[in-house]
Amino acid sequence: MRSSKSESKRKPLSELETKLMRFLWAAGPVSSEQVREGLAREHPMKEATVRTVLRRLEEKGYVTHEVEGRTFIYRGLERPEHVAVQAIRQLLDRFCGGSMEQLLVGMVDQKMISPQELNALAKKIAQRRKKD
Amino acid sequence: MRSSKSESKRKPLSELETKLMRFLWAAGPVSSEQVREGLAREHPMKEATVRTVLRRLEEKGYVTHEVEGRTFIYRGLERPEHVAVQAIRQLLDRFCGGSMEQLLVGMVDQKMISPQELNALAKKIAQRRKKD
DNA sequence: GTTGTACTGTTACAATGCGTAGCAGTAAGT
DNA sequence: ACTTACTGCTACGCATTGTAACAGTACAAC
Repeated sequence: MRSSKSESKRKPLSELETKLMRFLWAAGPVSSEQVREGLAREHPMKEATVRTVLRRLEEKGYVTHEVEGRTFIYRGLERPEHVAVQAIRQLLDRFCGGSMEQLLVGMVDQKMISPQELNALAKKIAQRRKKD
Repeated sequence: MRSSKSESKRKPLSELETKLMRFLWAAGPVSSEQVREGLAREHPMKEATVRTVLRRLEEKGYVTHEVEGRTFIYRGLERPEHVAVQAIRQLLDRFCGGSMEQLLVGMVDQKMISPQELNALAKKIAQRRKKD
């Protein structure tokens, strides 16, 4: 049977949208003006531009906002790792026939991580989870 | 100096392009007509359309072709897992600050894989690699 | 050797996504 | 009432994607 992958169907983040998200995650709830200031060096934008991107991010379901006085305060909805993991799910289906092993082997093959490191991390995580 | 990650900078695969790649990987070297036939149910296309997509894939560096008589025989250049891993590299940088641990923890958190499975796979891979 | 056939090369075009932003409207403070 | 500070709506050029037609060319069959 086919697994229910409805929420993972969300539109992916564009380059710039990703930048904004990273800022939001790092800086916590902020106004659009604060976003603009925060990204000014890396990527100068007009206020209107920032707001457009934030709106699109909200439409895509990555952020939400609360109204504080007259100002919108934006906040990232999900933890960044979760966004990454959702994307990985797709990769897994599309390129590895759903086989996690194949994926991990690929990572090791391409020296993204050494077998030792992987093993150590896996152990650590298993350990950590045990006491939850 | 610019680091030598030229190949990882390659354009990503679109939806349809991914379908073609999967077929190429599964079916091995084939002509464009064979691709069309192979994907006919899933996604009917005119021959010309198939060839356009294949050409674009070749431009992007995902496939190559040899000439057999008058016919182009296309072949996927990389193993699918490698394409997946390249994409993961990006995710890692963009969303996990480059921390593999963060990523793996995320996967476990979202029940993409259980800590036990992860541990077992890691061990298996470490084992297998040892004798290389 | 002329003609049809089977391929490839070139070009196009509509829809969408993305980065960019202006302008209109409205509420709040003075 | 006027100015300010925000938001809501709209737009626009460029690139990508999915779609494909048309033109050219080499081989096959008469």
